[in-house]
Amino acid sequence: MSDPNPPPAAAGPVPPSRQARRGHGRITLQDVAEVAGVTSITVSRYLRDPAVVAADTAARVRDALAQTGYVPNKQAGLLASGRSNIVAALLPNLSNSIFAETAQGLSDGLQAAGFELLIASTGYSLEREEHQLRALLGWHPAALVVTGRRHAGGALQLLAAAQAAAMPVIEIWDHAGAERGQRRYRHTQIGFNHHEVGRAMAAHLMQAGHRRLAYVDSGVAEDYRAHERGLAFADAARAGGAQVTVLTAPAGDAFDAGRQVLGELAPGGARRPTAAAFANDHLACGALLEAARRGLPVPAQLALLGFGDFSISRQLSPALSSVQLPRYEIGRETARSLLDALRLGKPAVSVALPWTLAARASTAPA
Amino acid sequence: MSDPNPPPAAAGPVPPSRQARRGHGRITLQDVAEVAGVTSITVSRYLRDPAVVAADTAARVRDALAQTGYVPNKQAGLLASGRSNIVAALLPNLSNSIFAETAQGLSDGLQAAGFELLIASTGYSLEREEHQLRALLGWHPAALVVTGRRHAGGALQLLAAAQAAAMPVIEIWDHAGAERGQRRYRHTQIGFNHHEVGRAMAAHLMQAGHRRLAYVDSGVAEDYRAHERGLAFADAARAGGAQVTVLTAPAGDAFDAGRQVLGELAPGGARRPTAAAFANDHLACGALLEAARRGLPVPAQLALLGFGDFSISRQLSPALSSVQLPRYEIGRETARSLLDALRLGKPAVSVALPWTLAARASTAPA
DNA sequence: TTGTAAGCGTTATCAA
DNA sequence: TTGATAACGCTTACAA
Repeated sequence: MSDPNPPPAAAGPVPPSRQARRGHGRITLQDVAEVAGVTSITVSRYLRDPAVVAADTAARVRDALAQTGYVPNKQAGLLASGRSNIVAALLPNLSNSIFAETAQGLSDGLQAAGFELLIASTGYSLEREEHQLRALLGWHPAALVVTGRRHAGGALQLLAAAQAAAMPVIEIWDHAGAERGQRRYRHTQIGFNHHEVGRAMAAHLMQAGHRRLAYVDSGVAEDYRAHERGLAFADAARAGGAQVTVLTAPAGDAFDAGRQVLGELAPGGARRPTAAAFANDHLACGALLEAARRGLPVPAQLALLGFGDFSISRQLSPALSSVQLPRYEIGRETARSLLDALRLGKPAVSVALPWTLAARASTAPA
Repeated sequence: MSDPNPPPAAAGPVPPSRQARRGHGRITLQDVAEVAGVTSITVSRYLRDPAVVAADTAARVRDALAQTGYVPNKQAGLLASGRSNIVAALLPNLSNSIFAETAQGLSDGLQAAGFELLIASTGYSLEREEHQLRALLGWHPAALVVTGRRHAGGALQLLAAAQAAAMPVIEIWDHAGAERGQRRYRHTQIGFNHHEVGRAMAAHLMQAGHRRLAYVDSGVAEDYRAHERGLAFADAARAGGAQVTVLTAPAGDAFDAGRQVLGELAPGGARRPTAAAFANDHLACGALLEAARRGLPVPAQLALLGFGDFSISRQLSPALSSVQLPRYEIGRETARSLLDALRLGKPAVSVALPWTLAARASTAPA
């Protein structure tokens, strides 16, 4: 099966009359118009809605378009119309399937409506977020999507200004109540409450009978959502009469980090935790695999609970209990909300999306 | 896509004199200039290179910039300059860490040089690739990066036209020799040769003493690179006197697919393969886990070899042998090559990047 | 149904 | 060192 599609005679873009232009000799509306024997505005109209030009004109324009291989210049179009069909999104990263799925949801929803998605990643750094935000704003997007509710000072200003200029701004992957003081703006949030999740994780382990718990926090210092879950986990555990230790995973490969952390969880002694919750599934899987290697029975000696429900998690044995997140739905719902705001003028409203704790063998009660 | 309700134009942070403009009341160079008491071109110059304006002018402009919160309009800038600092890239997907790392490499290399990266994903579909390519070209990028050397007819035309217009085009993740016939354009390729990898995979298993081999191909019909590796694997195996079976993994979750496939590899019988190579590590891991579940000893009864060396692979036991790929380097090298082409005018040249077969326990000889 | 004129916000070019 | 003016390629507004 070699190249099934031999390129048809690409009769090199037809370069019409105009020669010495400042531009790069690309085919413009003007060029197409000359070929079709009309003016550029007619071609422009045909492109927007073929029905508004006369049938025979339309035919000529269609031919000219095909003949020239015209590609509209978005810079010019957006500049002239003053409105942009760009939605800019800032995510911590894309290599992680978590945010990649959210990006996919956004893309699916927006593309169908003719909007373009411009994505930048921050690597969890607030500083980079501010920098990227500034760069994205240069495209003059119609709306803004940022991750989480914590931003650098400069970013906050930019967001506030955007908001003030009637640009919809949505914070995703979080859904928190109002915070006291400091805030001079209030954005729409589409996500879930990390405190709730942290509490639910603790409750799940306590229901399975555990009274000595550990939370293994993310090694990414800026992942405040993981820290929040940890705080809520610890609070709920203590409120329920359990002991809690909070550890921080080392940086680097998350599986390796999880393995290392197991060393701190596993050593004998009466005060050793009997159950551990993790900031993400990779850490938990690392610990699970290391426990298997050491012959430490899970969940009998140590119950393990992840977060994120990555695809590997239910494949291991024992299968890892984890929190299933509306990864894709966050993106999809955000797109929906944005489209309502941009086209119908409905102000975007905050939405708490559902998550579930999938109880599997790694936390099964004795 | 009609837009009956354009977003209401609200006043930006510091709305200077000019009122009834067609635009959206955003701060422009003009506005900054008025505040600074100069003309817009001076501000523009300051932005390009602060050293070319007088020191006291520079100070006034700097203040005005800060005071107004000016954000340059990229549409206008790119349109006026005629040159774009955009590199457009088309990748099969981003949720897969494979291509996400390549994207990261591209981004790292380009951003440092002041270029913007515009990414679109094709979902392995040539049709979507063509569509996305058309959309990306609308931004009039300075260069184009596409994945692989197979493209739909229309896409080939677009690429040829781009090339003809002196736009650098690089095909990544592949590095094949010239193909017979049909091709009237030749793009730069930065990647590795999938035939070589396929042959090496077969050689590795044969060196470990196996004579009945299987290749488990990707369930993604459009992943021709996986198919190519399979063909080369089979050829090399037969040339080496081994038997080969080629299976195709079912669609859906790759771990599950790998588990399912094991059912076809495992049943007893004298002609059962003793070693299997997979189109990717997720499939191989699924098979590895399923073998463990069934008590089928790996590699004693069945050796398993993956492709891609995903982070989970070396964590399992036995650790999965796999092919380590220059994921990040492909992006980085492509960026380097593009920068040379765009700034120094050096034509981009094809590069075969090194890969290695990491031999681990899952293919250890008896 | 089609065309003319003006303008979007920036940069290139040339002049002062 | 700074400014005036004309592009860049398209769309809006209005006229025919």
